[in-house]
Amino acid sequence: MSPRSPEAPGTAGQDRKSTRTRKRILESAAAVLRRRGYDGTRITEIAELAELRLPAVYYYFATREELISEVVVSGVRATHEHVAAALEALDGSVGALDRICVAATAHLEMVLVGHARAAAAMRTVSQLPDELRAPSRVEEARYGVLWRGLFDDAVARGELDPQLDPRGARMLVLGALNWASDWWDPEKGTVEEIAATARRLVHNALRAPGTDHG
Amino acid sequence: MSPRSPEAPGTAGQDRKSTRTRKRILESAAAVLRRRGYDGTRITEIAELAELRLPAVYYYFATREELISEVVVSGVRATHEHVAAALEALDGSVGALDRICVAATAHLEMVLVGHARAAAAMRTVSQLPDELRAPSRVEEARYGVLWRGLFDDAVARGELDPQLDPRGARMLVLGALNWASDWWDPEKGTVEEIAATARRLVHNALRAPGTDHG
DNA sequence: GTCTATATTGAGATAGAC
DNA sequence: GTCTATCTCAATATAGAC
Repeated sequence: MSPRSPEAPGTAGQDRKSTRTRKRILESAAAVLRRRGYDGTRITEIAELAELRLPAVYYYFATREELISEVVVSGVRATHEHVAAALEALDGSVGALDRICVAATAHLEMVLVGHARAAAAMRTVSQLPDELRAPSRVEEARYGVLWRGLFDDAVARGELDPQLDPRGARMLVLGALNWASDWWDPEKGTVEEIAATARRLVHNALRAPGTDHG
Repeated sequence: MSPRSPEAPGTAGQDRKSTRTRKRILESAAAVLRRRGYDGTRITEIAELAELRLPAVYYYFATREELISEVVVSGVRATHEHVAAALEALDGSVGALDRICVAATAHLEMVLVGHARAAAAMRTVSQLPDELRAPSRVEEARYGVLWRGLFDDAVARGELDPQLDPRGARMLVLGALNWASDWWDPEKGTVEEIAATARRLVHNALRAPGTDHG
Protein backbone atom coordinates (compact mmCIF):
# COMPACT_ATOMS: atom_id res chain seq x y z
CA MET A 1 0.00 0.00 0.00
CA SER A 2 1.25 3.42 -0.91
CA PRO A 3 1.96 5.84 1.94
CA ARG A 4 0.27 8.53 -0.12
CA SER A 5 -2.93 7.63 1.69
CA PRO A 6 -1.65 6.82 5.17
CA GLU A 7 -3.52 4.44 7.42
CA ALA A 8 -3.61 4.12 11.16
CA PRO A 9 -0.56 2.05 12.09
CA GLY A 10 -0.44 -0.85 14.47
CA THR A 11 0.84 1.07 17.47
CA ALA A 12 1.38 4.82 17.83
CA GLY A 13 0.73 6.29 14.41
CA GLN A 14 2.93 9.37 14.27
CA ASP A 15 6.37 7.93 13.80
CA ARG A 16 6.22 5.07 11.48
CA LYS A 17 9.35 5.14 9.43
CA SER A 18 7.47 6.14 6.32
CA THR A 19 5.85 9.07 8.07
CA ARG A 20 9.20 10.31 9.25
CA THR A 21 10.77 9.91 5.84
CA ARG A 22 7.94 11.78 4.22
CA LYS A 23 8.41 14.62 6.67
CA ARG A 24 12.13 14.68 6.04
CA ILE A 25 11.48 15.04 2.32
CA LEU A 26 9.11 17.95 2.94
CA GLU A 27 11.64 19.73 5.13
CA SER A 28 14.40 19.20 2.60
CA ALA A 29 12.14 20.47 -0.16
CA ALA A 30 11.39 23.58 1.88
CA ALA A 31 15.08 24.30 2.36
CA VAL A 32 15.85 23.94 -1.33
CA LEU A 33 12.77 25.87 -2.37
CA ARG A 34 13.70 28.74 -0.12
CA ARG A 35 17.19 29.04 -1.56
CA ARG A 36 16.48 28.32 -5.20
CA GLY A 37 12.90 29.38 -5.86
CA TYR A 38 10.31 27.36 -7.73
CA ASP A 39 12.10 26.75 -11.00
CA GLY A 40 15.50 26.30 -9.43
CA THR A 41 14.35 23.49 -7.19
CA ARG A 42 15.72 20.13 -8.35
CA ILE A 43 14.27 16.95 -6.96
CA THR A 44 17.74 15.44 -6.97
CA GLU A 45 18.90 18.14 -4.60
CA ILE A 46 15.93 17.53 -2.33
CA ALA A 47 16.69 13.81 -2.32
CA GLU A 48 20.35 14.43 -1.53
CA LEU A 49 19.47 16.66 1.40
CA ALA A 50 17.05 14.04 2.69
CA GLU A 51 19.76 11.40 2.25
CA LEU A 52 17.80 9.43 -0.28
CA ARG A 53 17.98 8.66 -3.97
CA LEU A 54 15.60 10.30 -6.36
CA PRO A 55 13.21 7.36 -6.87
CA ALA A 56 12.50 7.27 -3.16
CA VAL A 57 11.02 10.74 -3.42
CA TYR A 58 8.66 9.48 -6.10
CA TYR A 59 7.53 6.76 -3.76
CA TYR A 60 6.03 9.47 -1.54
CA PHE A 61 4.98 12.12 -4.06
CA ALA A 62 3.53 11.46 -7.48
CA THR A 63 5.12 14.51 -9.11
CA ARG A 64 7.44 17.39 -8.45
CA GLU A 65 4.44 19.72 -8.49
CA GLU A 66 2.59 17.72 -5.85
CA LEU A 67 5.58 17.89 -3.52
CA ILE A 68 6.15 21.61 -3.98
CA SER A 69 2.47 22.35 -3.63
CA GLU A 70 2.33 20.56 -0.28
CA VAL A 71 5.33 22.50 1.01
CA VAL A 72 3.83 25.84 0.07
CA VAL A 73 0.31 25.14 1.29
CA SER A 74 1.48 23.75 4.62
CA GLY A 75 3.92 26.64 5.00
CA VAL A 76 1.21 29.24 4.68
CA ARG A 77 -1.05 27.25 6.97
CA ALA A 78 1.64 26.84 9.64
CA THR A 79 2.33 30.57 9.58
CA HIS A 80 -1.36 31.30 9.86
CA GLU A 81 -1.71 28.98 12.84
CA HIS A 82 1.35 30.34 14.60
CA VAL A 83 0.16 33.94 14.22
CA ALA A 84 -3.40 33.07 15.24
CA ALA A 85 -2.11 31.28 18.35
CA ALA A 86 0.01 34.28 19.32
CA LEU A 87 -3.04 36.51 19.02
CA GLU A 88 -5.28 34.19 21.01
CA ALA A 89 -2.82 34.17 23.86
CA LEU A 90 -3.30 37.92 24.25
CA ASP A 91 -5.36 39.58 26.91
CA GLY A 92 -8.61 41.10 25.64
CA SER A 93 -7.47 44.53 26.69
CA VAL A 94 -4.59 44.68 24.23
CA GLY A 95 -5.10 47.42 21.65
CA ALA A 96 -5.51 46.86 17.92
CA LEU A 97 -2.13 48.32 17.06
CA ASP A 98 -0.37 46.15 19.59
CA ARG A 99 -2.16 43.12 18.22
CA ILE A 100 -0.79 43.95 14.77
CA CYS A 101 2.71 44.15 16.25
CA VAL A 102 2.31 40.77 17.92
CA ALA A 103 1.13 39.28 14.64
CA ALA A 104 4.05 40.87 12.81
CA THR A 105 6.53 39.45 15.29
CA ALA A 106 5.01 35.98 15.06
CA HIS A 107 5.03 36.12 11.26
CA LEU A 108 8.65 37.23 11.23
CA GLU A 109 9.68 34.46 13.60
CA MET A 110 8.12 31.87 11.34
CA VAL A 111 9.77 33.27 8.24
CA LEU A 112 13.20 33.49 9.83
CA VAL A 113 13.51 30.45 12.05
CA GLY A 114 10.20 28.89 12.94
CA HIS A 115 9.51 26.67 10.02
CA ALA A 116 11.50 26.20 6.85
CA ARG A 117 8.25 25.75 4.97
CA ALA A 118 7.03 29.18 6.00
CA ALA A 119 9.95 31.01 4.46
CA ALA A 120 9.78 28.79 1.40
CA ALA A 121 6.10 29.51 1.01
CA MET A 122 6.35 33.29 1.31
CA ARG A 123 9.20 33.48 -1.15
CA THR A 124 7.71 31.08 -3.63
CA VAL A 125 3.97 31.70 -3.94
CA SER A 126 4.26 34.41 -6.54
CA GLN A 127 6.47 32.25 -8.75
CA LEU A 128 4.13 29.29 -8.93
CA PRO A 129 2.56 28.32 -12.23
CA ASP A 130 -1.21 28.64 -12.35
CA GLU A 131 -2.02 24.99 -11.61
CA LEU A 132 -0.12 25.13 -8.32
CA ARG A 133 -1.27 28.61 -7.53
CA ALA A 134 -4.89 27.61 -7.05
CA PRO A 135 -4.57 25.45 -3.92
CA SER A 136 -2.08 27.80 -2.31
CA ARG A 137 -4.37 30.74 -2.99
CA VAL A 138 -7.00 29.22 -0.74
CA GLU A 139 -4.58 29.18 2.19
CA GLU A 140 -3.25 32.62 1.32
CA ALA A 141 -6.75 34.02 1.24
CA ARG A 142 -7.61 32.52 4.63
CA TYR A 143 -4.47 34.03 6.12
CA GLY A 144 -5.18 37.32 4.40
CA VAL A 145 -8.54 37.51 6.15
CA LEU A 146 -6.78 37.46 9.50
CA TRP A 147 -4.57 40.39 8.55
CA ARG A 148 -7.38 42.40 7.04
CA GLY A 149 -9.33 41.92 10.25
CA LEU A 150 -6.44 43.25 12.31
CA PHE A 151 -6.24 46.39 10.19
CA ASP A 152 -10.01 46.86 10.10
CA ASP A 153 -10.01 46.81 13.90
CA ALA A 154 -7.25 49.38 14.04
CA VAL A 155 -9.17 51.64 11.67
CA ALA A 156 -12.43 51.20 13.60
CA ARG A 157 -10.76 52.09 16.88
CA GLY A 158 -8.94 55.05 15.42
CA GLU A 159 -5.54 53.53 16.10
CA LEU A 160 -4.36 53.53 12.50
CA ASP A 161 -2.95 56.71 10.99
CA PRO A 162 -5.88 57.94 8.86
CA GLN A 163 -3.48 59.17 6.19
CA LEU A 164 -2.51 55.58 5.38
CA ASP A 165 -4.33 53.43 2.88
CA PRO A 166 -5.01 50.31 4.98
CA ARG A 167 -4.43 47.84 2.17
CA GLY A 168 -1.21 49.50 1.02
CA ALA A 169 0.08 49.75 4.56
CA ARG A 170 -0.74 46.11 5.25
CA MET A 171 1.04 44.88 2.15
CA LEU A 172 4.09 47.06 2.75
CA VAL A 173 4.40 45.74 6.30
CA LEU A 174 4.10 42.13 5.21
CA GLY A 175 6.62 42.77 2.45
CA ALA A 176 9.14 44.12 4.92
CA LEU A 177 8.74 40.97 7.01
CA ASN A 178 8.83 38.50 4.11
CA TRP A 179 11.87 40.10 2.53
CA ALA A 180 13.79 39.70 5.77
CA SER A 181 14.53 36.08 4.95
CA ASP A 182 16.56 37.44 2.03
CA TRP A 183 19.02 39.49 4.05
CA TRP A 184 18.83 38.37 7.65
CA ASP A 185 22.02 36.70 8.75
CA PRO A 186 21.83 34.81 12.06
CA GLU A 187 25.49 35.63 12.64
CA LYS A 188 24.88 39.37 12.54
CA GLY A 189 22.13 39.48 15.11
CA THR A 190 19.55 37.40 16.91
CA VAL A 191 15.95 36.95 15.84
CA GLU A 192 14.92 38.78 18.99
CA GLU A 193 16.92 41.83 17.93
CA ILE A 194 15.46 42.07 14.48
CA ALA A 195 12.02 41.24 15.84
CA ALA A 196 12.31 44.09 18.33
CA THR A 197 13.27 46.51 15.58
CA ALA A 198 10.44 45.25 13.40
CA ARG A 199 7.91 45.60 16.21
CA ARG A 200 8.98 49.14 16.97
CA LEU A 201 9.09 50.05 13.28
CA VAL A 202 5.61 48.68 12.61
CA HIS A 203 4.17 50.36 15.66
CA ASN A 204 5.66 53.71 14.64
CA ALA A 205 4.62 53.25 11.03
CA LEU A 206 0.95 52.64 11.66
CA ARG A 207 0.01 54.58 14.77
CA ALA A 208 -2.27 57.56 14.56
CA PRO A 209 -0.52 60.85 15.36
CA GLY A 210 -1.02 62.17 18.85
CA THR A 211 -0.77 58.70 20.37
CA ASP A 212 2.97 58.94 20.93
CA HIS A 213 4.46 56.50 23.37
CA GLY A 214 7.86 58.15 23.84
CA MET B 1 32.66 42.24 -36.31
CA SER B 2 30.56 41.23 -33.39
CA PRO B 3 28.42 43.91 -31.74
CA ARG B 4 29.64 42.58 -28.40
CA SER B 5 32.39 45.20 -28.61
CA PRO B 6 30.54 48.07 -30.26
CA GLU B 7 32.42 50.65 -32.29
CA ALA B 8 31.57 54.25 -33.04
CA PRO B 9 29.18 54.15 -35.99
CA GLY B 10 29.34 56.28 -39.12
CA THR B 11 26.76 58.83 -38.05
CA ALA B 12 24.97 59.18 -34.76
CA GLY B 13 25.92 56.14 -32.73
CA GLN B 14 22.95 55.51 -30.46
CA ASP B 15 20.40 54.02 -32.77
CA ARG B 16 22.07 51.72 -35.12
CA LYS B 17 19.73 48.82 -35.65
CA SER B 18 21.96 46.46 -33.74
CA THR B 19 22.03 48.78 -30.74
CA ARG B 20 18.27 48.95 -30.68
CA THR B 21 17.89 45.21 -31.02
CA ARG B 22 20.30 44.66 -28.20
CA LYS B 23 18.30 47.00 -26.01
CA ARG B 24 15.07 45.24 -26.93
CA ILE B 25 16.57 41.94 -25.84
CA LEU B 26 17.63 43.42 -22.51
CA GLU B 27 14.16 44.82 -21.86
CA SER B 28 12.53 41.53 -22.78
CA ALA B 29 14.93 39.67 -20.53
CA ALA B 30 14.06 42.00 -17.67
CA ALA B 31 10.34 41.38 -18.12
CA VAL B 32 10.79 37.61 -18.14
CA LEU B 33 13.27 37.68 -15.27
CA ARG B 34 10.89 39.68 -13.17
CA ARG B 35 8.02 37.26 -13.66
CA ARG B 36 9.90 33.98 -13.59
CA GLY B 37 12.97 34.52 -11.45
CA TYR B 38 16.49 33.44 -12.35
CA ASP B 39 15.96 29.74 -12.95
CA GLY B 40 12.59 30.17 -14.58
CA THR B 41 13.91 32.50 -17.25
CA ARG B 42 14.07 30.78 -20.65
CA ILE B 43 16.02 32.36 -23.46
CA THR B 44 13.35 31.21 -25.87
CA GLU B 45 10.78 33.24 -24.00
CA ILE B 46 13.05 36.28 -24.07
CA ALA B 47 13.52 35.86 -27.80
CA GLU B 48 9.80 35.51 -28.37
CA LEU B 49 9.06 38.70 -26.45
CA ALA B 50 11.74 40.51 -28.46
CA GLU B 51 10.24 39.10 -31.66
CA LEU B 52 13.35 37.17 -32.56
CA ARG B 53 14.46 33.56 -32.74
CA LEU B 54 16.80 32.14 -30.16
CA PRO B 55 20.03 32.24 -32.23
CA ALA B 56 19.64 35.97 -32.69
CA VAL B 57 19.94 36.40 -28.94
CA TYR B 58 23.24 34.53 -29.05
CA TYR B 59 24.47 36.96 -31.66
CA TYR B 60 24.36 39.68 -29.00
CA PHE B 61 25.15 37.76 -25.83
CA ALA B 62 27.62 34.93 -25.52
CA THR B 63 25.68 33.05 -22.84
CA ARG B 64 22.48 33.13 -20.87
CA GLU B 65 24.47 34.15 -17.82
CA GLU B 66 26.04 37.12 -19.57
CA LEU B 67 22.63 38.40 -20.60
CA ILE B 68 21.06 37.99 -17.17
CA SER B 69 24.07 39.50 -15.47
CA GLU B 70 23.83 42.62 -17.62
CA VAL B 71 20.13 43.00 -16.84
CA VAL B 72 20.70 42.77 -13.11
CA VAL B 73 23.77 44.98 -12.94
CA SER B 74 22.23 47.69 -15.09
CA GLY B 75 18.99 47.45 -13.12
CA VAL B 76 20.71 48.14 -9.83
CA ARG B 77 22.74 50.91 -11.41
CA ALA B 78 19.69 52.57 -12.97
CA THR B 79 17.90 52.51 -9.62
CA HIS B 80 20.94 53.97 -7.92
CA GLU B 81 21.15 56.77 -10.46
CA HIS B 82 17.45 57.57 -10.30
CA VAL B 83 17.48 57.76 -6.51
CA ALA B 84 20.69 59.80 -6.46
CA ALA B 85 19.23 62.25 -8.99
CA ALA B 86 16.08 62.67 -6.89
CA LEU B 87 18.22 63.46 -3.86
CA GLU B 88 20.42 65.90 -5.71
CA ALA B 89 17.38 67.84 -6.85
CA LEU B 90 16.52 68.57 -3.23
CA ASP B 91 17.12 71.83 -1.48
CA GLY B 92 19.95 71.72 1.06
CA SER B 93 17.53 72.53 3.85
CA VAL B 94 15.56 69.30 3.54
CA GLY B 95 15.87 67.15 6.68
CA ALA B 96 17.49 63.73 6.79
CA LEU B 97 14.20 61.93 7.34
CA ASP B 98 12.58 63.67 4.41
CA ARG B 99 15.55 62.77 2.27
CA ILE B 100 15.01 59.11 3.16
CA CYS B 101 11.37 59.44 2.15
CA VAL B 102 12.33 60.96 -1.18
CA ALA B 103 14.79 58.14 -1.78
CA ALA B 104 12.16 55.57 -0.84
CA THR B 105 9.66 57.06 -3.26
CA ALA B 106 12.20 57.15 -6.07
CA HIS B 107 13.21 53.55 -5.38
CA LEU B 108 9.58 52.44 -5.37
CA GLU B 109 8.86 54.22 -8.64
CA MET B 110 11.73 52.42 -10.30
CA VAL B 111 10.66 49.05 -8.99
CA LEU B 112 7.03 49.48 -9.99
CA VAL B 113 7.09 51.34 -13.29
CA GLY B 114 10.34 53.15 -13.94
CA HIS B 115 12.49 50.48 -15.42
CA ALA B 116 11.74 46.82 -15.96
CA ARG B 117 15.36 46.02 -15.19
CA ALA B 118 15.09 47.57 -11.74
CA ALA B 119 12.29 45.31 -10.62
CA ALA B 120 14.00 42.34 -12.21
CA ALA B 121 17.23 43.15 -10.43
CA MET B 122 15.73 43.56 -6.97
CA ARG B 123 13.73 40.35 -7.24
CA THR B 124 16.55 38.34 -8.70
CA VAL B 125 19.83 39.22 -7.02
CA SER B 126 19.44 36.82 -4.15
CA GLN B 127 18.72 33.91 -6.49
CA LEU B 128 21.83 34.32 -8.62
CA PRO B 129 24.48 31.61 -8.57
CA ASP B 130 27.82 32.67 -7.17
CA GLU B 131 29.52 33.44 -10.50
CA LEU B 132 26.83 35.97 -11.39
CA ARG B 133 26.56 37.28 -7.89
CA ALA B 134 30.03 38.80 -7.88
CA PRO B 135 29.55 41.56 -10.48
CA SER B 136 26.10 42.46 -9.21
CA ARG B 137 27.43 42.69 -5.68
CA VAL B 138 29.66 45.56 -6.70
CA GLU B 139 26.68 47.58 -7.85
CA GLU B 140 24.62 46.52 -4.85
CA ALA B 141 27.38 47.62 -2.52
CA ARG B 142 27.68 51.01 -4.22
CA TYR B 143 23.94 51.53 -3.90
CA GLY B 144 24.02 50.31 -0.32
CA VAL B 145 26.52 53.04 0.55
CA LEU B 146 23.99 55.66 -0.49
CA TRP B 147 21.33 54.22 1.80
CA ARG B 148 23.67 53.77 4.74
CA GLY B 149 24.68 57.39 4.33
CA LEU B 150 21.06 58.52 4.48
CA PHE B 151 20.49 56.62 7.70
CA ASP B 152 23.78 57.73 9.24
CA ASP B 153 22.71 61.33 8.62
CA ALA B 154 19.37 60.74 10.24
CA VAL B 155 21.07 59.23 13.30
CA ALA B 156 23.61 62.05 13.51
CA ARG B 157 20.89 64.68 13.39
CA GLY B 158 18.71 62.90 15.91
CA GLU B 159 15.92 62.38 13.40
CA LEU B 160 15.88 58.60 13.60
CA ASP B 161 14.02 56.90 16.41
CA PRO B 162 16.90 55.87 18.73
CA GLN B 163 15.09 52.66 19.61
CA LEU B 164 15.58 51.39 16.05
CA ASP B 165 18.61 49.47 14.90
CA PRO B 166 19.61 51.50 11.82
CA ARG B 167 20.64 48.53 9.74
CA GLY B 168 17.55 46.52 10.56
CA ALA B 169 15.29 49.48 9.91
CA ARG B 170 16.99 50.19 6.60
CA MET B 171 16.63 46.62 5.39
CA LEU B 172 13.02 46.35 6.50
CA VAL B 173 12.14 49.54 4.64
CA LEU B 174 13.86 48.41 1.46
CA GLY B 175 12.16 45.03 1.76
CA ALA B 176 8.76 46.66 1.96
CA LEU B 177 9.52 48.60 -1.22
CA ASN B 178 11.02 45.71 -3.15
CA TRP B 179 8.22 43.33 -2.26
CA ALA B 180 5.69 45.78 -3.67
CA SER B 181 6.41 44.57 -7.19
CA ASP B 182 4.97 41.24 -6.04
CA TRP B 183 1.52 42.49 -5.11
CA TRP B 184 1.02 45.90 -6.65
CA ASP B 185 -1.65 45.85 -9.29
CA PRO B 186 -1.82 48.96 -11.51
CA GLU B 187 -5.56 48.39 -11.86
CA LYS B 188 -6.16 48.68 -8.13
CA GLY B 189 -4.43 52.00 -7.61
CA THR B 190 -1.94 54.40 -9.13
CA VAL B 191 1.76 54.50 -8.38
CA GLU B 192 1.21 57.89 -6.82
CA GLU B 193 -1.26 56.44 -4.34
CA ILE B 194 0.97 53.62 -3.18
CA ALA B 195 3.96 55.95 -3.19
CA ALA B 196 2.09 58.38 -0.95
CA THR B 197 1.24 55.59 1.49
CA ALA B 198 4.83 54.35 1.41
CA ARG B 199 6.21 57.82 2.04
CA ARG B 200 3.90 58.40 4.98
CA LEU B 201 4.57 54.92 6.36
CA VAL B 202 8.34 55.30 6.15
CA HIS B 203 8.25 58.73 7.71
CA ASN B 204 6.14 57.48 10.60
CA ALA B 205 8.24 54.37 11.00
CA LEU B 206 11.59 56.09 11.36
CA ARG B 207 10.95 59.42 13.01
CA ALA B 208 12.13 60.11 16.52
CA PRO B 209 9.27 60.47 19.02
CA GLY B 210 8.30 64.02 19.89
CA THR B 211 8.73 65.19 16.30
CA ASP B 212 5.10 64.54 15.41
CA HIS B 213 3.79 66.29 12.36
CA GLY B 214 0.10 65.60 12.97
C1' DG C 1 10.95 1.22 0.84
C1' DT C 2 14.92 2.07 -1.53
C1' DC C 3 17.99 1.20 -5.00
C1' DT C 4 20.47 1.04 -10.19
C1' DA C 5 19.66 1.79 -14.74
C1' DT C 6 17.23 3.98 -18.31
C1' DA C 7 13.57 6.27 -21.18
C1' DT C 8 11.94 10.87 -22.29
C1' DT C 9 11.69 15.60 -22.55
C1' DG C 10 13.08 20.21 -23.02
C1' DA C 11 16.34 23.97 -22.76
C1' DG C 12 21.03 25.95 -23.84
C1' DA C 13 24.06 26.39 -27.40
C1' DT C 14 26.23 25.91 -32.26
C1' DA C 15 26.69 25.17 -37.56
C1' DG C 16 25.97 26.94 -41.58
C1' DA C 17 22.58 28.82 -45.16
C1' DC C 18 20.70 33.20 -46.62
C1' DG D 1 21.88 40.00 -38.57
C1' DT D 2 18.66 36.50 -38.52
C1' DC D 3 17.18 32.23 -39.73
C1' DT D 4 16.43 26.54 -39.86
C1' DA D 5 18.22 22.47 -38.30
C1' DT D 6 20.78 20.02 -35.05
C1' DC D 7 23.76 18.71 -31.10
C1' DT D 8 24.31 18.03 -26.17
C1' DC D 9 23.31 17.82 -21.65
C1' DA D 10 20.66 17.83 -17.51
C1' DA D 11 16.37 16.97 -15.13
C1' DT D 12 11.86 14.57 -14.54
C1' DA D 13 10.02 10.33 -14.27
C1' DT D 14 9.64 5.12 -14.68
C1' DA D 15 10.98 -0.04 -14.80
C1' DG D 16 12.27 -3.55 -12.34
C1' DA D 17 15.74 -5.75 -9.03
C1' DC D 18 16.49 -6.37 -4.13
